Amino acid sequence: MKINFTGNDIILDDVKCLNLDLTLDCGQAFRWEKQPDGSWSGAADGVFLNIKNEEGRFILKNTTKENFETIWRRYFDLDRDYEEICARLKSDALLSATVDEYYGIRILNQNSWEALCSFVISQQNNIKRIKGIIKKLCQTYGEALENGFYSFPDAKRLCSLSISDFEALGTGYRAKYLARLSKAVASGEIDLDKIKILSLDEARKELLKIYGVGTKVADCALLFGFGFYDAFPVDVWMKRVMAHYPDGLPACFDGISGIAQQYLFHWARNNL
DNA sequence: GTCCAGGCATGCA
DNA sequence: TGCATGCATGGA
Repeated sequence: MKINFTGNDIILDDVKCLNLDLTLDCGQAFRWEKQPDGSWSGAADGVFLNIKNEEGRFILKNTTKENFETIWRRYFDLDRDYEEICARLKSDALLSATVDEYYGIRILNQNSWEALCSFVISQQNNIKRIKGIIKKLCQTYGEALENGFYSFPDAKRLCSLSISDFEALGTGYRAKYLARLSKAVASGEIDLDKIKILSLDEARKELLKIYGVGTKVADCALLFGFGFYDAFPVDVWMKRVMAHYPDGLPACFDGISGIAQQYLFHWARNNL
Protein backbone atom coordinates (compact mmCIF):
# COMPACT_ATOMS: atom_id res chain seq x y z
CA MET A 1 0.00 0.00 0.00
CA LYS A 2 1.24 3.46 -0.91
CA ILE A 3 -0.11 6.45 0.95
CA ASN A 4 -0.18 9.84 -0.76
CA PHE A 5 -1.12 12.92 1.21
CA THR A 6 -2.27 15.45 -1.37
CA GLY A 7 -3.94 18.65 -0.23
CA ASN A 8 -6.97 17.70 1.85
CA ASP A 9 -7.26 14.23 0.40
CA ILE A 10 -5.45 11.00 0.99
CA ILE A 11 -4.93 8.68 -1.94
CA LEU A 12 -4.13 5.02 -1.39
CA ASP A 13 -2.47 3.01 -4.14
CA ASP A 14 -1.90 -0.73 -4.22
CA VAL A 15 -4.50 -1.64 -1.64
CA LYS A 16 -5.18 -5.31 -2.15
CA CYS A 17 -8.48 -7.00 -1.59
CA LEU A 18 -10.76 -4.09 -0.71
CA ASN A 19 -14.17 -3.89 -2.34
CA LEU A 20 -16.05 -0.99 -0.74
CA ASP A 21 -19.48 -2.07 -1.96
CA LEU A 22 -19.08 -5.55 -0.49
CA THR A 23 -17.35 -4.44 2.68
CA LEU A 24 -19.51 -1.47 3.65
CA ASP A 25 -22.86 -3.00 2.77
CA CYS A 26 -22.59 -6.60 3.93
CA GLY A 27 -24.26 -6.35 7.33
CA GLN A 28 -21.20 -5.75 9.48
CA ALA A 29 -21.66 -1.97 9.60
CA PHE A 30 -24.96 -0.16 9.31
CA ARG A 31 -24.15 3.50 8.81
CA TRP A 32 -22.37 3.74 5.45
CA GLU A 33 -24.36 5.36 2.66
CA LYS A 34 -23.57 5.12 -1.02
CA GLN A 35 -23.53 8.46 -2.78
CA PRO A 36 -24.72 9.21 -6.33
CA ASP A 37 -21.09 9.38 -7.53
CA GLY A 38 -20.44 5.86 -6.27
CA SER A 39 -18.46 6.95 -3.24
CA TRP A 40 -19.35 5.96 0.32
CA SER A 41 -19.97 8.31 3.23
CA GLY A 42 -19.92 7.33 6.86
CA ALA A 43 -18.40 8.02 10.23
CA ALA A 44 -16.40 6.29 12.90
CA ASP A 45 -15.25 7.49 16.32
CA GLY A 46 -17.06 10.76 15.69
CA VAL A 47 -15.21 11.50 12.45
CA PHE A 48 -16.84 11.78 9.04
CA LEU A 49 -15.36 10.18 5.92
CA ASN A 50 -16.11 10.00 2.23
CA ILE A 51 -14.19 7.30 0.41
CA LYS A 52 -14.18 6.33 -3.24
CA ASN A 53 -12.54 3.74 -5.43
CA GLU A 54 -11.37 5.48 -8.57
CA GLU A 55 -9.69 3.19 -11.04
CA GLY A 56 -8.14 1.11 -8.34
CA ARG A 57 -7.00 3.99 -6.16
CA PHE A 58 -8.86 4.82 -2.98
CA ILE A 59 -9.52 8.49 -2.38
CA LEU A 60 -10.31 9.61 1.17
CA LYS A 61 -11.79 13.09 0.94
CA ASN A 62 -10.99 15.90 3.35
CA THR A 63 -9.11 13.64 5.70
CA THR A 64 -6.20 14.61 7.85
CA LYS A 65 -3.12 12.53 8.17
CA GLU A 66 -3.85 12.16 11.85
CA ASN A 67 -7.36 10.83 11.26
CA PHE A 68 -6.05 8.41 8.71
CA GLU A 69 -3.37 7.09 11.00
CA THR A 70 -5.49 6.95 14.15
CA ILE A 71 -8.83 5.83 12.71
CA TRP A 72 -9.10 4.77 9.09
CA ARG A 73 -5.95 2.74 8.76
CA ARG A 74 -7.16 0.40 11.45
CA TYR A 75 -10.86 0.74 10.57
CA PHE A 76 -10.29 -0.68 7.09
CA ASP A 77 -7.74 -3.15 8.44
CA LEU A 78 -5.21 -1.88 5.91
CA ASP A 79 -2.17 -3.51 7.48
CA ARG A 80 -3.49 -7.05 7.21
CA ASP A 81 -2.52 -9.21 4.25
CA TYR A 82 -5.92 -10.18 2.85
CA GLU A 83 -4.39 -11.65 -0.30
CA GLU A 84 -2.64 -14.23 1.80
CA ILE A 85 -5.77 -14.80 3.88
CA CYS A 86 -7.98 -15.26 0.82
CA ALA A 87 -5.50 -17.70 -0.66
CA ARG A 88 -5.69 -19.72 2.53
CA LEU A 89 -9.47 -19.66 2.60
CA LYS A 90 -9.63 -20.85 -0.99
CA SER A 91 -8.08 -24.15 -0.01
CA ASP A 92 -11.53 -24.96 1.37
CA ALA A 93 -13.73 -26.47 -1.32
CA LEU A 94 -16.80 -24.39 -0.58
CA LEU A 95 -14.93 -21.11 -0.37
CA SER A 96 -12.68 -21.65 -3.39
CA ALA A 97 -15.30 -20.21 -5.74
CA THR A 98 -16.99 -17.95 -3.19
CA VAL A 99 -13.86 -15.98 -2.37
CA ASP A 100 -13.43 -15.18 -6.05
CA GLU A 101 -17.05 -14.25 -6.45
CA TYR A 102 -17.03 -11.83 -3.50
CA TYR A 103 -13.38 -10.92 -3.48
CA GLY A 104 -12.59 -7.84 -1.46
CA ILE A 105 -14.60 -8.22 1.75
CA ARG A 106 -12.67 -6.95 4.72
CA ILE A 107 -13.50 -6.99 8.40
CA LEU A 108 -14.02 -3.45 9.63
CA ASN A 109 -12.57 -2.54 13.01
CA GLN A 110 -15.50 -0.60 14.33
CA ASN A 111 -15.84 1.23 17.60
CA SER A 112 -16.66 -1.41 20.19
CA TRP A 113 -19.52 0.51 21.80
CA GLU A 114 -21.17 1.23 18.47
CA ALA A 115 -20.75 -2.37 17.36
CA LEU A 116 -22.19 -3.76 20.58
CA CYS A 117 -25.25 -1.50 20.48
CA SER A 118 -25.74 -2.07 16.77
CA PHE A 119 -25.80 -5.83 17.09
CA VAL A 120 -28.12 -5.72 20.09
CA ILE A 121 -30.46 -3.75 17.83
CA SER A 122 -29.88 -6.18 14.97
CA GLN A 123 -31.32 -9.23 16.70
CA GLN A 124 -34.47 -10.64 15.10
CA ASN A 125 -34.49 -7.64 12.80
CA ASN A 126 -33.88 -6.89 9.14
CA ILE A 127 -31.06 -4.79 7.80
CA LYS A 128 -33.23 -2.02 6.46
CA ARG A 129 -34.87 -1.49 9.83
CA ILE A 130 -31.59 -1.85 11.68
CA LYS A 131 -30.14 0.96 9.60
CA GLY A 132 -33.20 3.14 10.14
CA ILE A 133 -33.14 2.69 13.91
CA ILE A 134 -29.41 3.39 14.20
CA LYS A 135 -29.68 6.45 11.99
CA LYS A 136 -32.47 7.84 14.13
CA LEU A 137 -30.48 7.07 17.26
CA CYS A 138 -27.52 9.03 15.93
CA GLN A 139 -29.61 11.92 14.59
CA THR A 140 -31.44 12.25 17.89
CA TYR A 141 -28.61 11.78 20.38
CA GLY A 142 -25.36 12.03 18.41
CA GLU A 143 -23.47 15.13 17.45
CA ALA A 144 -23.72 16.66 14.01
CA LEU A 145 -20.69 16.04 11.84
CA GLU A 146 -20.44 16.90 8.15
CA ASN A 147 -22.90 16.39 5.31
CA GLY A 148 -25.81 15.43 7.53
CA PHE A 149 -23.96 12.66 9.31
CA TYR A 150 -23.90 12.24 13.05
CA SER A 151 -21.65 10.62 15.57
CA PHE A 152 -22.79 7.49 17.37
CA PRO A 153 -23.84 8.69 20.85
CA ASP A 154 -21.66 7.36 23.64
CA ALA A 155 -22.84 5.49 26.71
CA LYS A 156 -22.68 8.59 28.90
CA ARG A 157 -25.16 10.27 26.57
CA LEU A 158 -27.49 7.28 26.38
CA CYS A 159 -27.42 6.23 30.03
CA SER A 160 -29.93 8.90 30.97
CA LEU A 161 -32.54 7.69 28.48
CA SER A 162 -35.58 5.78 29.63
CA ILE A 163 -36.81 2.56 28.08
CA SER A 164 -39.57 4.48 26.35
CA ASP A 165 -36.97 6.86 24.88
CA PHE A 166 -35.37 3.86 23.23
CA GLU A 167 -38.76 2.52 22.18
CA ALA A 168 -39.47 5.83 20.46
CA LEU A 169 -36.58 5.04 18.13
CA GLY A 170 -38.37 1.88 17.00
CA THR A 171 -36.14 -0.52 18.87
CA GLY A 172 -39.14 -2.53 20.09
CA TYR A 173 -38.48 -5.09 22.78
CA ARG A 174 -34.73 -4.39 22.57
CA ALA A 175 -35.27 -1.03 24.29
CA LYS A 176 -34.84 -2.52 27.75
CA TYR A 177 -31.58 -4.16 26.68
CA LEU A 178 -30.18 -0.88 25.38
CA ALA A 179 -31.23 1.05 28.45
CA ARG A 180 -29.53 -1.36 30.80
CA LEU A 181 -26.45 -1.72 28.59
CA SER A 182 -25.96 2.04 28.39
CA LYS A 183 -26.10 2.38 32.15
CA ALA A 184 -23.71 -0.53 32.70
CA VAL A 185 -21.09 0.86 30.33
CA ALA A 186 -21.47 4.45 31.50
CA SER A 187 -21.06 3.45 35.14
CA GLY A 188 -17.97 1.41 34.39
CA GLU A 189 -19.65 -1.81 35.47
CA ILE A 190 -18.73 -3.03 32.00
CA ASP A 191 -15.34 -1.93 30.64
CA LEU A 192 -15.21 -2.50 26.90
CA ASP A 193 -11.51 -1.66 26.65
CA LYS A 194 -10.65 -4.34 29.18
CA ILE A 195 -12.64 -6.89 27.21
CA LYS A 196 -10.51 -6.17 24.14
CA ILE A 197 -7.37 -7.49 25.80
CA LEU A 198 -8.88 -10.73 27.05
CA SER A 199 -8.70 -14.04 25.23
CA LEU A 200 -11.54 -14.75 22.84
CA ASP A 201 -13.21 -17.17 25.26
CA GLU A 202 -12.90 -14.81 28.20
CA ALA A 203 -14.10 -11.83 26.20
CA ARG A 204 -17.07 -13.82 24.96
CA LYS A 205 -17.91 -14.87 28.50
CA GLU A 206 -17.92 -11.23 29.59
CA LEU A 207 -20.20 -10.09 26.79
CA LEU A 208 -22.60 -12.96 27.42
CA LYS A 209 -23.19 -11.60 30.93
CA ILE A 210 -24.89 -8.58 29.39
CA TYR A 211 -28.68 -8.56 29.39
CA GLY A 212 -29.82 -8.90 25.77
CA VAL A 213 -26.51 -10.25 24.49
CA GLY A 214 -26.45 -13.88 23.41
CA THR A 215 -23.96 -15.89 21.41
CA LYS A 216 -24.72 -14.36 18.02
CA VAL A 217 -24.65 -10.74 19.18
CA ALA A 218 -21.55 -11.37 21.28
CA ASP A 219 -19.62 -12.93 18.42
CA CYS A 220 -20.61 -10.19 15.99
CA ALA A 221 -19.48 -7.53 18.43
CA LEU A 222 -16.22 -9.39 19.10
CA LEU A 223 -15.50 -9.75 15.40
CA PHE A 224 -16.52 -6.31 14.20
CA GLY A 225 -15.84 -4.17 17.23
CA PHE A 226 -13.25 -5.87 19.44
CA GLY A 227 -10.71 -7.16 16.92
CA PHE A 228 -11.29 -10.88 17.37
CA TYR A 229 -10.84 -12.31 13.88
CA ASP A 230 -11.46 -15.82 15.10
CA ALA A 231 -14.96 -15.05 16.39
CA PHE A 232 -17.45 -16.93 14.27
CA PRO A 233 -21.01 -15.59 14.56
CA VAL A 234 -23.56 -18.33 13.99
CA ASP A 235 -26.89 -17.02 12.80
CA VAL A 236 -29.72 -18.78 10.99
CA TRP A 237 -27.71 -18.71 7.78
CA MET A 238 -24.56 -20.13 9.34
CA LYS A 239 -26.61 -22.93 10.88
CA ARG A 240 -27.58 -23.93 7.36
CA VAL A 241 -23.99 -23.57 6.17
CA MET A 242 -22.71 -25.79 8.96
CA ALA A 243 -24.53 -28.71 7.41
CA HIS A 244 -21.79 -28.53 4.75
CA TYR A 245 -19.10 -28.91 7.43
CA PRO A 246 -20.15 -32.05 9.29
CA ASP A 247 -16.67 -32.39 10.81
CA GLY A 248 -16.51 -28.79 12.00
CA LEU A 249 -14.70 -25.82 10.50
CA PRO A 250 -11.65 -26.66 8.38
CA ALA A 251 -8.12 -26.00 9.62
CA CYS A 252 -7.53 -23.30 7.02
CA PHE A 253 -10.01 -21.13 8.96
CA ASP A 254 -7.88 -21.17 12.11
CA GLY A 255 -7.39 -17.67 13.46
CA ILE A 256 -9.44 -16.07 10.69
CA SER A 257 -12.75 -17.87 10.88
CA GLY A 258 -14.54 -14.54 11.21
CA ILE A 259 -13.29 -13.52 7.78
CA ALA A 260 -14.33 -16.87 6.39
CA GLN A 261 -17.74 -16.33 7.94
CA GLN A 262 -18.29 -13.20 5.87
CA TYR A 263 -17.72 -15.09 2.64
CA LEU A 264 -19.85 -17.98 3.83
CA PHE A 265 -22.67 -15.60 4.67
CA HIS A 266 -22.74 -14.28 1.10
CA TRP A 267 -22.61 -17.77 -0.27
CA ALA A 268 -25.47 -18.86 1.98
CA ARG A 269 -27.68 -15.93 1.06
CA ASN A 270 -27.33 -16.75 -2.60
CA ASN A 271 -27.24 -20.53 -2.54
CA LEU A 272 -29.35 -21.80 0.37
C1' DG B 1 -54.73 -10.67 7.11
C1' DT B 2 -50.03 -13.64 7.71
C1' DC B 3 -45.16 -14.19 7.74
C1' DC B 4 -40.57 -12.93 8.60
C1' DA B 5 -36.22 -10.49 9.98
C1' DG B 6 -28.06 -12.25 10.62
C1' DG B 7 -31.96 -13.77 18.63
C1' DC B 8 -32.63 -13.54 23.39
C1' DA B 9 -34.69 -14.37 28.06
C1' DT B 10 -37.50 -17.24 30.38
C1' DG B 11 -39.70 -21.36 31.99
C1' DC B 12 -39.84 -26.12 31.98
C1' DA B 13 -38.19 -30.86 31.37
C1' DT C 1 -27.90 -28.85 28.67
C1' DG C 2 -31.94 -28.76 25.50
C1' DC C 3 -36.11 -27.08 23.63
C1' DA C 4 -40.60 -24.26 23.19
C1' DT C 5 -42.50 -19.77 23.48
C1' DG C 6 -43.25 -14.68 23.62
C1' DC C 7 -41.40 -10.60 22.06
C1' DA C 8 -41.89 -4.94 19.02
C1' DT C 9 -41.92 -3.24 14.67
C1' DG C 10 -42.51 -2.59 9.73
C1' DG C 11 -42.19 -4.41 5.12
C1' DA C 12 -43.46 -8.05 1.76
